[in-house]
Amino acid sequence: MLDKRYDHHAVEQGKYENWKKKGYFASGDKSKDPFSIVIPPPNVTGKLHIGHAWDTTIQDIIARYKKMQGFDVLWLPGMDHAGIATQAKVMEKLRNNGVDVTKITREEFLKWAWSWKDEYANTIHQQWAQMGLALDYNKERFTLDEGLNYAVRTVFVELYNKGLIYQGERIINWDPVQMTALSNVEVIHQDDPGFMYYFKYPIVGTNEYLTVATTRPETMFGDVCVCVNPKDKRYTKYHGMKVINPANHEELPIIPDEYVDIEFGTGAMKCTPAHDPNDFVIGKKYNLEMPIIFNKDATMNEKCGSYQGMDRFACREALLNKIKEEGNFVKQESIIHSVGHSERSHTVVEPMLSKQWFVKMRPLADQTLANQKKKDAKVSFIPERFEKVLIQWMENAEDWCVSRQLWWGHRIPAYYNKHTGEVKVLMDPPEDMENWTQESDVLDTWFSSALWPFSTLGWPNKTADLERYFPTDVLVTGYDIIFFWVSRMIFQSLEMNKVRPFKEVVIHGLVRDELGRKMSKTLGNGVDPMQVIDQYGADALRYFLTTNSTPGQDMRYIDEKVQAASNYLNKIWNSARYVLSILGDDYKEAKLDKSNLSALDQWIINRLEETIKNVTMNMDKYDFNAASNHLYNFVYDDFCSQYLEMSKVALNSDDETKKNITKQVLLTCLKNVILLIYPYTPFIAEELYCSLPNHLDSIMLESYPKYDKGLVNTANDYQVELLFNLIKDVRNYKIENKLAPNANLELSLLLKKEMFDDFMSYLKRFSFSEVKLINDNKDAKGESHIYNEAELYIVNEAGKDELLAKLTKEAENLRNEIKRCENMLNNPNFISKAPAEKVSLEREKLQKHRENLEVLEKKMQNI
RNA sequence: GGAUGCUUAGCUCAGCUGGGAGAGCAUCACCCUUACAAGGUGGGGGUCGGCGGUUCGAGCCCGUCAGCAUCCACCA
Repeated sequence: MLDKRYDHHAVEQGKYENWKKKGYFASGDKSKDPFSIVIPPPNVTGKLHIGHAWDTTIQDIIARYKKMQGFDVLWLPGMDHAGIATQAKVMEKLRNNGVDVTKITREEFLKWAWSWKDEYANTIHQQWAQMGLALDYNKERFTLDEGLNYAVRTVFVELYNKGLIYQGERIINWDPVQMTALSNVEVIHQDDPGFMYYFKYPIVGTNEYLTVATTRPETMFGDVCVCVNPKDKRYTKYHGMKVINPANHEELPIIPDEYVDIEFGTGAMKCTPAHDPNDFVIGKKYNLEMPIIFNKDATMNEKCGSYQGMDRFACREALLNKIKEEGNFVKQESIIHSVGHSERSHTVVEPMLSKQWFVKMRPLADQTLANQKKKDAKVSFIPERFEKVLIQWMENAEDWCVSRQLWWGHRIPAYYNKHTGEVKVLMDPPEDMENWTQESDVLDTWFSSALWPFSTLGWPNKTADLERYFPTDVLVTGYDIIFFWVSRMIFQSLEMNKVRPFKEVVIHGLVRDELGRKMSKTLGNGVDPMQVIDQYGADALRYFLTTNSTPGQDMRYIDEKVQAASNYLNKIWNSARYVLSILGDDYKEAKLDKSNLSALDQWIINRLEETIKNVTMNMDKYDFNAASNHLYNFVYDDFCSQYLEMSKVALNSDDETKKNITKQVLLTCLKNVILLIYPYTPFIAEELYCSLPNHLDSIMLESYPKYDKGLVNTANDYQVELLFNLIKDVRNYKIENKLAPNANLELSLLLKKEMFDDFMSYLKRFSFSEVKLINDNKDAKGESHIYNEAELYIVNEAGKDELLAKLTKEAENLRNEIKRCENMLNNPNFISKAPAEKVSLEREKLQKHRENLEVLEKKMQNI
């Protein structure tokens, strides 16, 4: 016997371990069609957050659903080494432990990093278990494991040999805290307050000067010229002359170039080729020097004279004062401008000329764009609109800086000859390694993540898994990661495998806090999924996460909604408790025979089948909100509120056959509800399932319900619906008249059509009243309720006036309805243009309304 | 500057190829009715952001304006 209140702690206890132990999560049944998903590998930097919970629950629902539909499901787990993020965390931990991190070697660091990884992988495993994720741990991978390293080297070498990877000196984004290069997508542009400074650049040999503006005065040490637009008449006379850089008093040529916007600022632009991407272009064009003026930590270097060693921002202040002293300061304006920050360290990123490794994007992006035009080969986005994000990015993709000055990552397989400086890119170190040194940089984490859908399956070896499960079927991830990951997986797979990495991408949004703010560490408004699980259960959390938003839309975490989910599960729990108590211990399940069903039984079966159809349809569209809503409505309205209550009449009768059929129907409904809710809430579903008669070892071995048209017959549904309406109106009457719910009333009923056998007994039971059947409404007393198939009269203790008022109101309503119908039907356009069925539907309505009004009016006259 | 999403009940959100607006929470009334009081039965509450258009008919399609949010690109 189940407990009265569903206890999620008890229910969730031990089930995951059991599933895992029995091997239910394992893939590999060759008799079935394969279906594969790779998990977006979480970073081993910390605990999983609520966004992970959302993302993985969606995948788990898909995996469990497909498994039940008879697929051999591979859901491949794994984690990401998360280069910069992890290295930062490990370094921080080392510093906190008093280790001098400037003294440790690469090897020592890596030892620490691996033990960090082990610790956090363990935490993540526990969290996955708490969430109930049906992951195939036999196939688990890590982005830094040996096999993946082999895949990474293979790709790097191949792209290099194809000319799609090159080493070059270009402006990159430099993170002076992590002391590494970053790719464009790792830079977050924020609107920050700042100043635009205007300085005099005195013109050599004159008393005149150019006014030049900058937001970063410290970069003036890297100025190599001042540019003006050749068409700018103000400055034509200065072409070919020189100015004095007020920072270091060096002479700079004035160079006319079209790039300069005459309208912007003063029309004179300082040019710092090593520290600005646009200036770099100009520097190349005119073959200018490109002095770098920062050290790796963004302190000023030896090119900055007395400012050497000073922090960039301190230098800015000091230099400003100096220039002011010297009289070359013009003014400063407060501005809000976009400043690049490192995604990880949040420090201001410095554009800097640097020798790095790049992936040449144009050919790869074009290939992707071309592939998206092929209907059967493209990656389909769900919702579709997110494809635009990919397309737009691919159209504008710039070369991808993939080298990172870190230790934690895949080391770039490039070797430099100690003597000649020759560069070789190789799968394995050269045989005469003593003459070579390996590139010390590692690859961007996303380089290895980009290979995840196939590297995890053994690529580049032609493994059985690769053969069977690749391309994968669906990828589930947030829209915030389309550039970082989705796009790169697509172009890498197209380049290396000539096929898409996955057929579909299901995109979801972000979980926000109750106020709609993004969750962040600084705000401290994050929600720990494990805490929610402890309070409400994993099932409630899972249900909440996957049923409260439209695909692709953000959602807010709202505690009450998790509670509501838990209440829903309790509802199902109690309906199961009831059904099981009815069935008794020795119940033998029998097959449902449509010909035996009462009108009521048939009605709920109709509703059930309809529900199965709708749920399945929406599950297939990955619209879990819509799918769950259909089930929810069935559970609450049809099953619990109606059928389950009604079943009590049949079960109290002496008719054993009738009782047995009712039991069968109850069990059928309950079992299907459990099976349909199962992908969302596997724990409670398993618990309830295992309490059913004739259950298998686990719900994980069951099949998903299939819509069976043969079970449907709606011919008599109107009878059941009439019954519900009658009961509802009687209840309503009692409430309006301040009567107790079980008050006994005098009811007279006139039936215009035949009703099913027990119709009257149901009506009596649920109206708690005697019901007199009448053949004629002539002598009927009391308040009337007119239906298409019946008339109900309730004797009213209230005065005639009140009754009359009520009836008048009712008649008024009917007249309005009639008017509405008439208006439509009198509209020749409606008659001629609307579909015929709509027209006849309106005609029928009108007819019925008129009849009902007639009855009502007669009734009013009689009062 | 470009792009996308959102605007529907007090709050948070659904709403299918256009055919009489729904849920949860909140609120009000009545009820511990033998599955469930974290419940039940009923009720109240919406000119679907504004304006215009298409249509017999618009929350839904088109145009336009406004507000909010996000992404991309950016000017020294």
